[in-house]
Amino acid sequence: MEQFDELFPSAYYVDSSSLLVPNGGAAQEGDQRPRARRRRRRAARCSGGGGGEQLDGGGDPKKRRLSDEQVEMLELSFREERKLETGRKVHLAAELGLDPKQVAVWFQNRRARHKSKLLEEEFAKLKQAHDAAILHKCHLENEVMRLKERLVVAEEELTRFRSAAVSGDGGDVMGRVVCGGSPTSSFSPPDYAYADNSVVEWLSLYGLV
DNA sequence: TCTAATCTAATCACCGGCTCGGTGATTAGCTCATTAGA
Repeated sequence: MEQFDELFPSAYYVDSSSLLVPNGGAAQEGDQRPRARRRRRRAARCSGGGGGEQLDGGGDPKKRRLSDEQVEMLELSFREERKLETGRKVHLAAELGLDPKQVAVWFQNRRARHKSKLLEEEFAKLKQAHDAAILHKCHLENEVMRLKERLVVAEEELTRFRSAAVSGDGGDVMGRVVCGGSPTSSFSPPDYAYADNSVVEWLSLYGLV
């Protein structure tokens, strides 16, 4: 068996196109299907002038679409129950004038495509949530930057106030502070005349005034 | 336990309507798919 695999390593056949399949599903390791057989089949169909029809039990190479009525009935049945028991399959097939195999295949495809659609919807929802989260993060970062800038301004002002208080010269800080105490008395808090109340809020927030 | 039926996932190939998507059909399954009935 191993020798056979070495001679016909179809299981290890890697086709670059396998990386481009829908949903990216076939790119997984160990999922390189033996496509050589399919290629042989296709080649036989193309070159055989009908010889290919003998493959797969002589199936009709022409595909016929199911009628709207048939599809509607199948859809109804699918909505009722996505799995198909034998009895239901036979009954449906007889009712629709189809081969039971066709009904089974229709259900298989319908399940696969339904799942694929659900996955797409789920992906869209997750992407939307992700985008919203990114936007929110940007807003938060902007807010943090703004707050940091205000903090720097507040700290600069505080430094100026402290140096003015230490010097005790009653000097005008930013031209808006009037020292109420006498030069010889102990320091008393200056009387502030802020244009921007937000600075006071920040100072009080940090217990500085 | 064996076996037939059935499943999923991937893919092919046709067809209608404008280059590609929808859909019916086929194939493999690998420490060899799972499941259900005899």
